[in-house]
Amino acid sequence: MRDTPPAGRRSATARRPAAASPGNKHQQRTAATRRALLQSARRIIARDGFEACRIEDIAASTGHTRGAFYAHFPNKEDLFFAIFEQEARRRVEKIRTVLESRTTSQDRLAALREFYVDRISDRQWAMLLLEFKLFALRHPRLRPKLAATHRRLRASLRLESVDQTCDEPKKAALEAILSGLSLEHAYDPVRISRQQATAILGSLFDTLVPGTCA
Amino acid sequence: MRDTPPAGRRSATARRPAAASPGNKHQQRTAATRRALLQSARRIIARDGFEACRIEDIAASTGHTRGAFYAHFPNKEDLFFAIFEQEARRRVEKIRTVLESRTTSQDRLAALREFYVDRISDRQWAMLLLEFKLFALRHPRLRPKLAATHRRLRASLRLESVDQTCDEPKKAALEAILSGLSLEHAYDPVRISRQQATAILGSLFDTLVPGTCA
Amino acid sequence: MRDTPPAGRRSATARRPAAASPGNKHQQRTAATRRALLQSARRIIARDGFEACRIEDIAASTGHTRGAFYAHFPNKEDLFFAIFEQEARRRVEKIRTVLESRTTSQDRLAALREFYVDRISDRQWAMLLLEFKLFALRHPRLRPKLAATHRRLRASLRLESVDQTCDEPKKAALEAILSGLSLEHAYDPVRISRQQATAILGSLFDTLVPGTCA
Amino acid sequence: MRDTPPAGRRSATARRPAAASPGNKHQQRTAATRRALLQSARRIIARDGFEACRIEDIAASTGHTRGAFYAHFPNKEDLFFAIFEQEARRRVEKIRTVLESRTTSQDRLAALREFYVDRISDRQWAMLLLEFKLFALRHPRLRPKLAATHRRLRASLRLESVDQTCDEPKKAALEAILSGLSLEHAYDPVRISRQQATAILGSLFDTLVPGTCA
DNA sequence: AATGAATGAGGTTTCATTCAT
DNA sequence: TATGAATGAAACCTCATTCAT
Repeated sequence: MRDTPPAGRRSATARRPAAASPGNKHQQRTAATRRALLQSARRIIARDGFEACRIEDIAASTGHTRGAFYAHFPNKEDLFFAIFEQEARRRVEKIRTVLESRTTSQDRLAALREFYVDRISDRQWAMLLLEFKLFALRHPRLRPKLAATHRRLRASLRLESVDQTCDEPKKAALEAILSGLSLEHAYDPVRISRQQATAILGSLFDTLVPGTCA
Repeated sequence: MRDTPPAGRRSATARRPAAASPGNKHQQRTAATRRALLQSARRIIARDGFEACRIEDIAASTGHTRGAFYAHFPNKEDLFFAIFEQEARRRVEKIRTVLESRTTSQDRLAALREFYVDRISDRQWAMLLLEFKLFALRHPRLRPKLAATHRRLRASLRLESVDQTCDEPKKAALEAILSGLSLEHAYDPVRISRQQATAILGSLFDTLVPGTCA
Repeated sequence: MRDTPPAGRRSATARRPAAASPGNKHQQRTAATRRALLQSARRIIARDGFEACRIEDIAASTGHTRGAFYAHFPNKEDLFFAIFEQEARRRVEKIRTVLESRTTSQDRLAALREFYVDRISDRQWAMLLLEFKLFALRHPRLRPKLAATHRRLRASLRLESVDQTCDEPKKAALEAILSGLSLEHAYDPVRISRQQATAILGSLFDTLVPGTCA
Repeated sequence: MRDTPPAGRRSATARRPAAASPGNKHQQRTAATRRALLQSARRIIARDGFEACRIEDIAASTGHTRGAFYAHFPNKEDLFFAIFEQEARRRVEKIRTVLESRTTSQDRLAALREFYVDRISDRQWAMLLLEFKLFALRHPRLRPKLAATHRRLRASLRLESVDQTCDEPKKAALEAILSGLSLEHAYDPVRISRQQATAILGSLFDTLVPGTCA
């Protein structure tokens, strides 16, 4: 495909900030539709890949038609980013919450390790991350936007417990390792089972993040 | 048109076993074209992804038209597999050759480590492998075919030097780590430079393959 | 792309049973478009042949584009069958209606004869029937489907007035003769004019269907 | 397809009048190739239809490649006409020979009847004739050429035995009936068996050609 | 907000034909 | 004479997107 030249941001109708306001019945249904679309999209993009997935499939799996999709998202690409933001943020929140409940640095590191290792079970997110990276890699036009988003996310997750002992490349490596193992396990679960992946993930975490177990 | 009798009646052209015979001018040109198409395909598939890449681009980048492509490959998918086989085999041969030139088990392990770590520089192959796995994952119909190919390749690379000390899941993990790091580095080379990736790759190799450094 | 799960996952659009409900404006336009496409298709398939005719021509002659065609028919072949069913049924209804208005067996036979002979003027249908048979002949895969349709149609036209005196092969022969004469007349109207064809058709009807004139 | 605008008669290489001269080895092989191509073409065109049949299939079924085809025929269309001429002529010769061996007018008529009825067994020729007529009908540009050929053929078969009693439209009708029955029998041999077709053919011959049986 | 008909660009594939050998 | 690689013009079909309702 290669970077489709602009094509013009279209008359996006819907961008309500998804206010926490429950609103009236109408607004509630609208929000529900949007939520359903996002959920279906996650599943189907993870399953088919972003390029190959069809908007019709996403809409249909929520019981709606294409029109509903375009009432909520200006185009396929924006949906992609919406998912990315939402899901990444969700995970950041979660780990932050978990960490805040721990008191000692040791505890926090243990929690972090557990959180990391458990991500092997979240295949959907692994596939989505893969798709995002591939997409970004192949659409240079979007690199800045994506990079900014990423920076923002990482900034919001400043973890003293780790940042003292684990530099950025190592964190990147941990992400990369997780991504690689997730795909490998998905591709050939006989060759590398979840247990095995989990074990390796743990041991590599320990290798790269000093002071974990010793 | 005719009802395609099951097993395909359009016996694809181009199935000479690529005989080592240099042959006449005709055969030489044929082989050259095929080689050129494969090379272009590798580059373009790695760049754009398999689904997104266009046969026209592959052909054009060799100075030919789509028709030339179809004179050599029955369809896009078969090209994909041809590339996979060829490239995987190429790498297996290489490592085998390297290993055979080493005498002690220690030497062989060192060679293996070097070979492994160096693969971080082969971005094209990393991207192709990623594409293959994603494609296989998403097209269950092809899983058996792909799995068989994979098995064959691995069987042809029975490495005593490693097999004694490194079990299958660990080898899978090493592959997965390499794949993940390659993508991560391609995606954000600032966050993780090649040197950093190389270093991490080495250290993880040592972690997973016992007896390497000690 | 996804491995098309056997039974076709692209659930074609357009399968409302063309409810008699005039419905809203949407439905009206839909029905009108579909009707227009069918009409154009009849004309163009009869003119160019099924294999040779282009969907673009059919769509364009209704003032639409290819896309509109595919919104109404999953593919070229299905259009073909839709036409077949519709037109065949139309003719069956007509003859049935005519026959029901006659009281004596003599009258009915006369009506049948007239109906038969008049079909020489319906060149379009003659050409379509020819195309159907050739297509069926050449695509064994569709034989069962077509045969079933045919049987259904014939069953729905059980004509006591004729069935008593005219066996199946003779009816087949009458069809065949009509088809042959239609083509011959279309091919060389000088050699055999419509009047001549009509006369011959009548006389052969009398020959094959006893008790017609005597 | 529709009348492809001229496109220019190409540098037709081969048009030797297929001289009766046995010639040398070379010439003999050439003639054999041509003969083989014509034979394959008859079979495959009758099977697949002219538009749908592939030159590659024709050539392949003689053990040659496309190139051989183009060494003998300037293009697909010319092959079609070559077949038509040759086959039509062949049949004219045959009936002429048969008729010349009969002495009484009665005998000749009987021979004619037999010849006619037997043609139901020659499905290939029936299908070819059908294809010719459809093609001519759909390519007005060729009508004159085809018509002339037809006239020439008919002139060469001036049959006093019949011409006295059977006018042109009736002869056309007989052809048409044969064509129609052939197709019908091919399409649904259960509905109308060969025996039945034969019987009907005979009886219609008798109806249309007076003085046959009486 | 949602429907779904329609558009139109673009993709894969087929095949008659050409041409260097 | 014959090969077969290559061309290039279609053909069918898909799908993101628009728009009247």
